[in-house]
Amino acid sequence: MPVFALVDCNNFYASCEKLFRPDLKDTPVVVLSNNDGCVVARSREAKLLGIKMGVPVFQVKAEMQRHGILAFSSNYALYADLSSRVMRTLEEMAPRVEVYSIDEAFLDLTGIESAISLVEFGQQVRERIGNWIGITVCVGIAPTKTLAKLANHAAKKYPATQGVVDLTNPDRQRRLLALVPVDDVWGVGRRLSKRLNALGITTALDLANASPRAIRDQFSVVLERTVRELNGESCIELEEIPPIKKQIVCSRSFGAKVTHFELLREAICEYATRATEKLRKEQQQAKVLTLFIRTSPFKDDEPQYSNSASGELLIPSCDTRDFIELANHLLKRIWKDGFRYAKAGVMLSDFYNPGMFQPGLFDDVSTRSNSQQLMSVLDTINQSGAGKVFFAGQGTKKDWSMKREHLSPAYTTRWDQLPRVK
DNA sequence: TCTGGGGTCCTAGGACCC
DNA sequence: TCTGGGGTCCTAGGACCC
Repeated sequence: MPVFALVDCNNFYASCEKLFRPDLKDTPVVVLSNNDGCVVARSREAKLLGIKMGVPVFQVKAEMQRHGILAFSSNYALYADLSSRVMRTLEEMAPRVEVYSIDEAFLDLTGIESAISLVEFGQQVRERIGNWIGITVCVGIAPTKTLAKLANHAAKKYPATQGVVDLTNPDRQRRLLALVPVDDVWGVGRRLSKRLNALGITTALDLANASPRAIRDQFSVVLERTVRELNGESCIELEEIPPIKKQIVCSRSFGAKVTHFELLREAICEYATRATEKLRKEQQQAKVLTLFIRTSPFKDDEPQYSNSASGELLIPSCDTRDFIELANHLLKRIWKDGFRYAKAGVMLSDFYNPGMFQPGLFDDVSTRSNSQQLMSVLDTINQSGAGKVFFAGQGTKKDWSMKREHLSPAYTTRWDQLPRVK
């Protein structure tokens, strides 16, 4: 029988912010989305005060002031660095690790039970990550990923578990499932839970007891898998090596609404540049770029406009210049005067491994002669920390760039922002 | 004034082919 | 009056995840 563990960092972004601010130990803290728009993470204290996940900040500003809740802009340099430390530690402890998200990993613990009890192993993981990195994690252990998720859920919810729940025992599985609302099950979102509730399926146990065949007919094979997984039949494997990406997106809401073509053009040049950098990091080439621009859907008293356009290169590329050119061309096609634009984005798709593309017999496939060298020099300079090189089209003022008014220092990734001890 | 960003998978339906 | 069947590919939309 396979054994999976799900290790999940508690209140990850908020915990990262507190790590270098011991003075905030018991202070309620929230972390905001890009543009300081929504609450995307809450410390334990902030959760207890009833601040909801995902609320727009302006709706809870008064409440936050009243309770002395501190807000931070999101600081991905910090979170990504601490995340990689957590993941490296896990990789030292378990034979196979799947980094599932910035704050979660699945481990394959099959067979380790002969050497150490699963709960004891979970406690060791907790201790080591707590001691070495200063982040608290919870561990859920079960024969399927879906059950491991639920076990983790329970480990977080019930303090008596001391942060580790072993759900390998079927009786224990059933007892927990009966307590869990169906929408807390991995793979069941708002829409599905509504439809399931209408069928009288309200707990995870109800779903586990449903007929897989009937669920497949009425819903989909995805939910059928969930049913099986809840019954201890492992259908979702551990993915140690992340699959190759099929698309790369770079999109942002603007810090201030954009009304001039030239400013929007700068922004999409910047996004095309970022997206192409990611593409090179994946060692892929892309053929298609999709551009979208839109006004704010929350402003129902303002004229609305939203549009997108796709364009294709003759041959796949990872040269920033090709995609800036294409994005500019597409923007001219969909730009309309007289709107207050709130967001734009660039998406790359139709990927090829370098050298794998078969051009048509009569295609003009002449390429830029210095492409590879130029891009690699660009990437090297920009990643060295020594300075930045960029394309003129990205602009220098960046009036559209996002708002980050409560940003903490990049404590662990920049020499000039190291924490100081007085 | 102020409402995130980046992904994946599945399904239904239409276009097209023989 | 009567108008097939089977297959593939693509796209848009819907659902989910963090």
